[in-house]
Amino acid sequence: MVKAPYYDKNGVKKGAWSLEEDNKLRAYVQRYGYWNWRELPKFAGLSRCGKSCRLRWMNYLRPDVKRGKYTKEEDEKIIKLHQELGNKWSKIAAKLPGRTDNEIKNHWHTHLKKRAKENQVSSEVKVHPSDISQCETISRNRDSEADSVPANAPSRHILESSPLSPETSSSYFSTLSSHHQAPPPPSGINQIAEDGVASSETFDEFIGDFWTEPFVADNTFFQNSCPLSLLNRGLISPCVSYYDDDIDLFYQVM
DNA sequence: AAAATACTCAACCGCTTGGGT
DNA sequence: CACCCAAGCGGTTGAGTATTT
Repeated sequence: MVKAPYYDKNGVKKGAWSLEEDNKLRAYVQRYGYWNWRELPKFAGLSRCGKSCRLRWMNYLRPDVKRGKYTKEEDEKIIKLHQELGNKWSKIAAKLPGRTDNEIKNHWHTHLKKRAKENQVSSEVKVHPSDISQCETISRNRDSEADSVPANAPSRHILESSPLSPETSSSYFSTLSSHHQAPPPPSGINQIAEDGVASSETFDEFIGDFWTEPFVADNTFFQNSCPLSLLNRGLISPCVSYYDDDIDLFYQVM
């Protein structure tokens, strides 16, 4: 279904992701966060470009990504949002917890576009001219709602594009915290059991040697160069605290 | 049963945006 | 103000799978 893996002329791997790569990326991001996507693959032991890693994480590995069939409600919501927002897939995705922009975009083109067209045709037949002005009023109200976002609202990165957007973050953190009820697994990698991508068995197997075998080379690099020094200097602390201190802060705010 | 066609979706590519200097 | 760079976004591609002929 996906392009077969291959290496480009720069030695960067492209195409389908292997389970091992998924595990490496997942483990790294869950441990350290994504402090810099461009540099991340080096430290995570991946021969991918940062862009590819980011995409894989956002669309597939993120713990809060909901997979599987769309419900009727989701379909209708997407159609409605698409009427309002157009092809602003990331904005639409922000209103559908657990769904990614890429997934919604695909779903739209394969399922919903046709249906929306049919709906439009049938509604055009049904809609009485006097109804149009009402629709316009509603539409204007929606616009003004959108415009009424406070000037001091968080930046675009948080509002639109954060993997922990307001609607998804609560479930994400609650999932994390629910795991904290049980004896915490080592190194804060506690999301895998719920993740359909890798079975707990395969991950246990993987995690057993994660910090030793596959990473030996990378760990050496890791220890000798940037991350630890960055950590010591506090340069990448946001992502470390992301899973520890910031969760406490998050709960305090809640 | 085989070939053709349609469907699906992960991944890539190029452009835009926004922050930093 | 101009430039650079990382991140994000949306369009497109391509290959596996399902369905039809």
